[in-house]
Order: sequence, then C-alpha cells, then structure tokens
Amino acid sequence: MAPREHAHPDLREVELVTVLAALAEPTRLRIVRMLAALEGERAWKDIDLPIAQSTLSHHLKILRNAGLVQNRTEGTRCFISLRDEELEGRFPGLLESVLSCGDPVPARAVEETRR
Amino acid sequence: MAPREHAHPDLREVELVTVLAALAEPTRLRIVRMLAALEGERAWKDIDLPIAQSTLSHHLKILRNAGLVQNRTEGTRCFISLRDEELEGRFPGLLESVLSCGDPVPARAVEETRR
DNA sequence: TTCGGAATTCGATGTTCGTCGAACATCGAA
DNA sequence: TTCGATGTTCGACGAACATCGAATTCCGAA
Repeated sequence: MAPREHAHPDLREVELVTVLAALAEPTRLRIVRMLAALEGERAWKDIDLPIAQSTLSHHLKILRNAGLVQNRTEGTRCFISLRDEELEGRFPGLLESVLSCGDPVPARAVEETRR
Repeated sequence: MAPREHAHPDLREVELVTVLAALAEPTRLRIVRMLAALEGERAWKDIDLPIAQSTLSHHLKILRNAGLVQNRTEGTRCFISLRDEELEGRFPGLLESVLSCGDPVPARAVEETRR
C-alpha cells in the first residue's frame, strides 16, 4: 500500500514495557539512533538497512505503536521522525539515556584490565 | 540446586539491547521495581509473585545476565540486589528514568481531555 | 548419615517474534 | 486511464521466549 495516515497513540496511554520492547531489538534501536542523529525527519526510502521492505515496515509499525516514531504522509511517500519532545514528557530522560550509551567494551579488553 | 555462586557479567561487556530486553517484560520489570524500592537486598523467598519457582529462577537469571541484578549466597539461601551504582556508570540515567516513570493514563481518561 | 528445604536445570508446551516474498492499495505522472 | 513507485498487509516459516512440573543438587539440621 501507499503511505496512509496512521494512528499515533497518545503517549499518556503508552506503557513503559511497550517502549522498552520496541527499543530492545537491534534493528529498531538502530533506526531510532539514525533518526536521533538527524534532528528532523527522514524519508522512508532513505532508511536503507539490509532488510526487506516488509520487515522495515513491520519495525516502523512497532516503533509507531510504541509512540517512539511519527509518520508524515506527502503524496505517495512518507517521512519518519522521532517524537522526542513528547517522549521526554512521558518518559523523562529515557530516550536520552538510551541514545547516549556507547558500545560495550569487547570481552578481550575487559580481560586486560583484570591484571 | 542450592544457591550456587553465579557469574556476574562485567557491565562494560553488557550491551544496551540486552538490558532493554531484560526490562521489557512485565514480571521482570516488577522485580526490578521491587528491588529498587528496597534500598538493599531481598531474600529470594520473599519475592512472592504468582509464578512458579522455576519461572522466577529463569527471570532472575536473565536479569543477572543483563547485569541488572546480583546474587549473594548465604548457606542454602540467596539474596538478590540491584547493581544500581554500576549500572549508573555504564548506562547513565537509564535505571532512574525507567524507575521514575509512572503508569499510563487509561484510554478513557485520555478521551476526556480531548473535548 | 539421613532428611528436608532452597534454588537451579531439564524437558515439554504453547505463544510471540523477526523475517521473507507475494499480493495489494494508493498516489503522481505520463 | 494506465503505469510505475511507494509502503502496507498477508501468510508462512523457524527461532526465541515464558511458563510449568519434575528431577536434580547442594546445604544445614536433626
């Protein structure tokens, strides 16, 4: 289907568990990080990840239902953006702490520090 | 088995996704909240939730592997506590934001405010 | 040394999830 | 109106997960 208007949940109704589950998947977390690095919206087509379109659509739906992400339709294409300000109101500090955390230290390097 | 010494991961090796997945389950989130409200440790036996022992053990294992929780063994019983300070170092603000967020507003009440 | 309590592991079961390709719906352009 | 591009939905599959009861292991007490 072409991009249709989607229901975006009122963040007050969204449960924390839903948001955490949405973020607890590598591909979706990557999408969120990508959007956060952007400070604006991103065209659907420009989200290129090594997954099928249908899979991407699925992940975006989950992010949307969790209130993390927003769709805007323009003609036949659509744009995605983070609902960061609203999220800050409902889940203060959550998005920021998720985004700010870096990669884990490889086990080998940790081993080094144990001497 | 009786409570045995368990491996607790170095938090530097723990991935954010692992932590989020551990928290993204109602029962586990409840356990974390319960421990956080305690400011100390809690006896295994005192964690009474409407689930089988084996299920509780399973959830605690996941929380432990995610670096969220710690076991201390004393004789034949064990005590659980949150690794809150270490977590703050590895994932600044995350635990706090997760703990501070309240319940969602019921859909009915949200509807009220739409007039 | 035997017994019972404490927590873990094992095996089984049903459910949810991520993934894909195919079919579909919607829009703009030719 | 026809066509191509754009996302979405559907149906199917295997993997991962939550859950349970039973078996197991370890410890302390009798």
